[in-house]
Amino acid sequence: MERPREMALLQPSDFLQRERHSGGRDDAGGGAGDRREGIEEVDFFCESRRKGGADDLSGRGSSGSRKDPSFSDVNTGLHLLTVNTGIGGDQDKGRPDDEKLMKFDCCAAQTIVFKICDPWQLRILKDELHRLSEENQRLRSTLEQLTRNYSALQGQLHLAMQQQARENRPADQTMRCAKNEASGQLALSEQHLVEQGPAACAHNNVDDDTSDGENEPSPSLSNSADMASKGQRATVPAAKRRLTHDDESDRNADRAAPEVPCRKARVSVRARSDAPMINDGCQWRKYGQKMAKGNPCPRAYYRCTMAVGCPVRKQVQRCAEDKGILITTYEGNHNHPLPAAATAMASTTSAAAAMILSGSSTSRDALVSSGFFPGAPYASTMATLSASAPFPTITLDLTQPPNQLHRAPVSAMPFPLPLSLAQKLPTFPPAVQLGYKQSSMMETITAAITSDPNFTAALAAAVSSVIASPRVDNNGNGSGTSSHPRPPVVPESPQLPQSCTTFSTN
DNA sequence: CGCCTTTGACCAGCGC
DNA sequence: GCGCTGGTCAAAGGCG
Repeated sequence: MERPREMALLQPSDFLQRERHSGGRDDAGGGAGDRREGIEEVDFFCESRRKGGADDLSGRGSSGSRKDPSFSDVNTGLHLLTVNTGIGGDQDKGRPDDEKLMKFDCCAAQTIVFKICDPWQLRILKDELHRLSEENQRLRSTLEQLTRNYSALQGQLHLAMQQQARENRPADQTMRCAKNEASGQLALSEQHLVEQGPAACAHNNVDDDTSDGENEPSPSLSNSADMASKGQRATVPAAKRRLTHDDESDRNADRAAPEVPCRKARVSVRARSDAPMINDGCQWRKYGQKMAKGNPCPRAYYRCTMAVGCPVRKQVQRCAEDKGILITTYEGNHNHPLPAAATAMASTTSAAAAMILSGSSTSRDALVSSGFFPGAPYASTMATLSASAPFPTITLDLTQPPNQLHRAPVSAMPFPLPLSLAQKLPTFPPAVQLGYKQSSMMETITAAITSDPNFTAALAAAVSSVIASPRVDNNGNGSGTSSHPRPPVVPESPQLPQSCTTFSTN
C-alpha cells in the first residue's frame, strides 16, 4: 500500500521539516520562537517558490518547476483539501493581500497555516475550503451517527450473546473443550477477556458458572446442541489427534492457543482477485493443497505464522463457476496482536462469526443480510449464513458492488486517508455530493474497484482503523502509519470471538 | 542455511 | 466394512 508515504505527506511536521530543509523562510509566524504549539506554517509562495508559478496551487505540473526536490511530492491541490476540516480566516487580518495565511485544522491538536501570496488564488481557495469545510461538517455528523449506531449495535449484540449463552447452555457438557484447561490458559483467557471484543466477553462471562473452572466455550458461540452433531464432532477429535501427533513445541504452542480444539464457525470471503492469495495483513504458511470435489481448482491450506502456535488457518480456493473469484475461508482465533490491516479484516469477520455463533439454530440457514453487518466495517454486499456445512459458515460476498450506503465518506474521516484511496473514493451520500463531477467520480471509483484488487482491503483498513482500532496518536504513529511490508502490530487490536479471524480481498 | 512450497501419504469422519 | 472426502503431516526440493 502507498498509505505510509501518503500519510507522511499529510503530517504537518513533515511540511515544516521539508520547508526548513529547503531553506524556506520561517518568518510567516514570527519564527519558531513564537509559533504556537501545533501550528505549522508552510509558505508555498515565498520567493524561492514563486518561480513555480501560481499553477502550483492546483497541483498541476508543479513538480517540474520546483527547484527543491524535497518538495516535489507536495501537492497543494486536492490532497490538502481532502484532509482538512476547517478554514481559519482570522489570522490573516491585517496582513497584506499578497501574504494571506490559510489555516487548516487537520486534527484537534495540529494546524497547518499556508501563506498565500496570490489574492486571486487565495479567494478561490477560500471559497473552495469554505465549501469543503461545510461538507466536512456534514460528513463528520454522518460518521458520528454511524459510529453511534455501530456502538449501539455492538452493545446489543453483546447483550444478546450473553443472554443466549445462558439460555442455550446445554445440559450435556460433553461439548466442552476439555483440553483447554492447561494452567497457562487461564491467564490467556483473562488476557482475551481484556483484549477481545464483546463477543469474547460473552464467551468468558458464561464460563463463570462452570463448576470446574474449565475454559469451556460459550454454548452460544458453539451454536448449542446442533453443533455437537456436526462440526464439533469433526473438530474436537481432530484437535485431539493433533495434540497426540505434535511434538513438544507444538504442544506448548497449542497450550498457548486454546482456541484450537474449539474451532466452530468459519468465515468465508468471496472476492474477485487474480492473485493466488489475497493480502489480509497476516503472514501465512502453506501447509497443504488438495483437490476438492466439484472444483477443478485445488484448495490450498494456510496457517498463520505471525505468532508461534497461532491456531488460525485459512483455505484458499477459486470459485468453480467463476475462476476470477477467490474464496478464502478463515477458521480459528489469533493468539497474538494483529496488524492494522488484519485488525480491520478481523473486525468484519469477528462480527460475522459472532453473529453466526450467537444466532439461533433455526435461523442460521437464512439469508440474514444484504448490505450491512453491524460492527463490520467491511460491510459486505451479501452475507449468508449456513449451518448445512460441517461447520457453520458465514459467507461474505465482496464480488458485488459495495453498498453505497455503507461506504464511509472520505472527507469525514478523522484520519488522513491514503491519498490513492481518497482519490479513488469520491462517492458520497447524495446529500453531500456538492460540487463534484459525479459522472467522472463514479467512473473513477468504478475503475478503482474493478482494477485495484486492494481497494476494498485498503478502504476497510482505513475505515476500521477508526472504528475498530485505537486511534493514531498525534504524531501519526499507530496503525495508520505502518510501513510495508509488515504493518505494525496493534497491541490493543481486538481479539476475535470464537472462530473468527481475518478476511481478505487482495 | 533457513524458510517456504510442493506433494504424496496418512488419518478420521461420513455415507452407503 | 469399504470407499470417498476433507484435513493435516512431513519429507523433499526450490529459492534467496
